[in-house]
Amino acid sequence: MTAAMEGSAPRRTRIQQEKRELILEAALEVFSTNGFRGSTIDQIAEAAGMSKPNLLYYFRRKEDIHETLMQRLLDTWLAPLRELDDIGDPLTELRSYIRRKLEMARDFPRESRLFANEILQGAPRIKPMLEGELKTLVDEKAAVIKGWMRAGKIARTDPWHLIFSIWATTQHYADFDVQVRAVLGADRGGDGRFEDAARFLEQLFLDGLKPKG
Amino acid sequence: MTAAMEGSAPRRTRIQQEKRELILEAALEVFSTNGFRGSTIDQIAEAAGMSKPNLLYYFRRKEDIHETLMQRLLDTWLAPLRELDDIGDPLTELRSYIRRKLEMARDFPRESRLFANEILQGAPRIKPMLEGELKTLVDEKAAVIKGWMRAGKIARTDPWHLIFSIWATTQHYADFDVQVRAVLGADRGGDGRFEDAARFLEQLFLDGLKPKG
DNA sequence: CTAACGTTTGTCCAACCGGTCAAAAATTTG
DNA sequence: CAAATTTTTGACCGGTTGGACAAACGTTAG
Repeated sequence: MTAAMEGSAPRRTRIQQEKRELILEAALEVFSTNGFRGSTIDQIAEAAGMSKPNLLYYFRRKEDIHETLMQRLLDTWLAPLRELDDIGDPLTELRSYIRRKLEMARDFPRESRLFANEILQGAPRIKPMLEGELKTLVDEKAAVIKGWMRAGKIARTDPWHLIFSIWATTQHYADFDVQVRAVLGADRGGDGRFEDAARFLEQLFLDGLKPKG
Repeated sequence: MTAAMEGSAPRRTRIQQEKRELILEAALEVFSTNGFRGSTIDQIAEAAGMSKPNLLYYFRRKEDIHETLMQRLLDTWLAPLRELDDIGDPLTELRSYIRRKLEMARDFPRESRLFANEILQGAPRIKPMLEGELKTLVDEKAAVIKGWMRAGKIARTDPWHLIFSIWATTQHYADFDVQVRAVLGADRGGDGRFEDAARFLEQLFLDGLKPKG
């Protein structure tokens, strides 16, 4: 392996790129179900179809895999919030944000669980990013929402807690999937549960629970 | 130690009861922050102020501690839902359920995280209970809520997903506490965040986001 | 007092785990 | 082809972890 220049991405062969992808995919599976400390390099190596020393040739330390995974994750994970924009109708904008977040919980549950695992244990590896990048982004979007409130387009509430509640309700369907399935039972716990959730959440966020009248 | 009779609770000395409590308290602290596999018996023993072999005298296996903790947890954890009753005014009843759940997230965050950890990893040790006891309880309360809807006391929605959304939004403040604090920042992330959350959730669940008009 | 029982500890072990290393195998390059 | 380079593997290592065990210590009842 040729030495990489400081600060630039290391040059990699075709095989290195492919194998690294293979490892990251396997690691996502393993980390998201067992947590960082609960996962072993052997498990990841086996899931990736290679030997442990071979894996360690591509990632020198277990932490490096986790770190790489985390960095990639965060971009895609925050994309829906980044898209929340001031251009459209506020209620429509919020509704589609909720829908996108719910789709991510449906399509990328492992990513959601990986993230949840990290936060649950105190976010030891990404706390700086939460206080920096994430806070900045949320503050920015909270300002947008506040504008909507001042313009009378949506009801006045706390924009930060509004964002929290959207995160919580949507990610719940990925992170607590086992519980959701168990409670809904065999008949209602199937593929339709996400559409039911979408309908429910839309109604909740728009109208709340008070009866019409 | 005298042998316990089959099926009945083992007879225990005063010291055994006290030490077992001490261990469970320490284990709750350790398990909830490191997860099951991420926690060592040594850590728990040290937190409980005793040696590892001594701890193993009271609980023969690490799993036994976790299991005992889990069993106790579930009773207190589901208590608020059990209290949800048909007697009062529906909206008031739901509002106080949300408030109670939020208070539990504030006062028992470790219990919440322990539970979240277990579910996140596929609930390997409590799945039967989810499909049995928990499902029964939720189905029962969903029926109560459905009654309220039929009577026109609250808006018609899916009672199961309503319960999920209450769980998600309230437990979020315990499970994702680090993130909540990070995003709110030093000034708003203090003790007042639970009151802000309570106000926000009340408004969300009652009125939703549509502006009054 | 003393025998029986309950509690605590030091020592030890086998399994596991993250990571190293040198050498073999495969691939690329000239 | 042959040399250089990259990839793969088996063997190994030191540290940790869950748990066993017997001996020491403390307590209590007769």
